[in-house]
Amino acid sequence: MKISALARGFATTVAPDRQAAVAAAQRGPSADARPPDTLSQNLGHSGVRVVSCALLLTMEATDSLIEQRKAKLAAMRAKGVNPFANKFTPGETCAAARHDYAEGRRVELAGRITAHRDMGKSQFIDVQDQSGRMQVYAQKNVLGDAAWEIFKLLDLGDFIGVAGTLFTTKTGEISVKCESFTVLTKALRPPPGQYYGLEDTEVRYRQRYLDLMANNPVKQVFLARSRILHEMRQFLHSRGFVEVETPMMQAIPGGAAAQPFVTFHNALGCQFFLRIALELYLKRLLVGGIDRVFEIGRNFRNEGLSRRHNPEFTMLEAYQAYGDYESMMELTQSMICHIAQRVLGGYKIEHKDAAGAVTKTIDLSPPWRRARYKDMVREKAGADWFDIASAERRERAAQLGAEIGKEYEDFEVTGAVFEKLIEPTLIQPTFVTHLPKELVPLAKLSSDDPTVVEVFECCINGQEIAPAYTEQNNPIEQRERLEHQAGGEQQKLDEDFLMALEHGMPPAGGMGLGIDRLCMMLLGQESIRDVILFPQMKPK
RNA sequence: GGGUUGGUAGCUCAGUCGGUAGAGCAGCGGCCUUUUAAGCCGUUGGUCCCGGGUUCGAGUCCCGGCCAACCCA
Repeated sequence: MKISALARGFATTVAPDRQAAVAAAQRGPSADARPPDTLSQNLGHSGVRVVSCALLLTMEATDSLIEQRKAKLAAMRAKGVNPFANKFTPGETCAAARHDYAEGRRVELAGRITAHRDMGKSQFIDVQDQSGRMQVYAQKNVLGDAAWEIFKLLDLGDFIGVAGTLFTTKTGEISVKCESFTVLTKALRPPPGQYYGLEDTEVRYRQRYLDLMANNPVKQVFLARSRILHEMRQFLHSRGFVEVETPMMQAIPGGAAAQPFVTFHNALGCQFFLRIALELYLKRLLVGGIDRVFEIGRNFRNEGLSRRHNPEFTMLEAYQAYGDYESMMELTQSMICHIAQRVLGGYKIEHKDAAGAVTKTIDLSPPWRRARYKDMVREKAGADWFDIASAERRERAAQLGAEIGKEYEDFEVTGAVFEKLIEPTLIQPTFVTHLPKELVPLAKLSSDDPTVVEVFECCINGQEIAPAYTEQNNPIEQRERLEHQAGGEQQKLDEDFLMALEHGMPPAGGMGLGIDRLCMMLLGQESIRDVILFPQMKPK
């Protein structure tokens, strides 16, 4: 089987018991079995051709690192090895092999070579797969001369498959004694250095694969992000929520106040906007009878970039018929606690600086603090804050250090004070409730105070992570609020959404959660770019 | 949009007063069959981000630009 596999250029296993196969390949495969463009080009039909390839290697190797690797690639082909094998199926992962250690147990592993220590007639290499690393010990007298020559053509960054037996070295490291190996991928470029890793932020973000390769903590962050999303879905499914997908291209971008991206559909001949929120389509589904519904998806906002803002970011929005903002508070707290417990194994999260010193500790132990918006503002800006004249309020806000725009209305002045002076201090989870109605045009008024709405903003880590409210389902009031918000720009009014409400939407609680910010909080990352695999960068 | 800092070998970084471009690791050659940031000997490798300017001479000084990080708006 091995011979025919070799001849077709499939997985090329090199081992002492298969030296005959290698030799056969060096002599050249039969004409009908030759691959169209690979082996046959480099395979000599005599030993002379092979020797000349080896000479090429030594003579031209100094050209550049890439040229050196290409020369090794050619040398492999000359020896009958396909440096890009089509298939190799590892029997287990490196971590599993380590976990189920038994002296002498045979294993088959595959991964990237991340380190090597050359001892002359033996070599230690580190092979890394997603699960972790395994040291492989290769010896010339075990592999045989032909395979050994090929083994020496391997570089850092190459992928190989390894078969051998587990043992423990003198220094106590679990390792694989290599009996045979398969070249899976020849890397033509050198990987970033192992010891220092990859530090250049620009390269890390633009070529994230190098970051993942060189910086294991970075990889762990993104693996954890995946688990966070998984647990979130599990939790919501367990509560009977249905996951849906709604349009990203929308004729009228609604559900939030933000600048949209514009795009154009050629066949329809009209302009579309990338969505800025999920809200209005999910509410249409409440009208349609999907009582518990959620979507996890990308939103796009045409705004500046910063440590906390990426133009595309991921939101969860969940809507629950017959719920209100109180039920969403319970849902939010339970869900985040569930995620923390399952992904992090506890409620306490330490954020550290570059030197490893703990900068803050977030404690998610329930129940979370609840506080009314106005009370928090009074506490910070004076008990009489809401009783004084507008001019005085502006003056006081400026004194406190809040930035006040000239056109700001009263509620916006208060909002600036909250955002600038209060929100950043809310490191521990806090539900801020009863916001002024002007701030949230899609929520229902509070039954005991008509100037506020039934709303909370869940703040953790000094950032608003999840707003939620008792959804407005009165189509007449909703129209008034949206018209006021649109400020006379008729084309911004989503008439189809209003018509849906006129068909009757059940009373419901709704919640939105910024997934990227949640990940920052849970994973101790201070920049949104460190929880987004490919953050937006200006094209070079 | 403004400010600060940075961009030098594949990676991490030095580079003095303006005077032939440096180190460690990686690579290449040699020795080495239980090493692990292996070791020892030798050695290759540069659009100093880009474009102008000053100067006999610019990685270094000046002007403009690009990209990034951080802070501010």
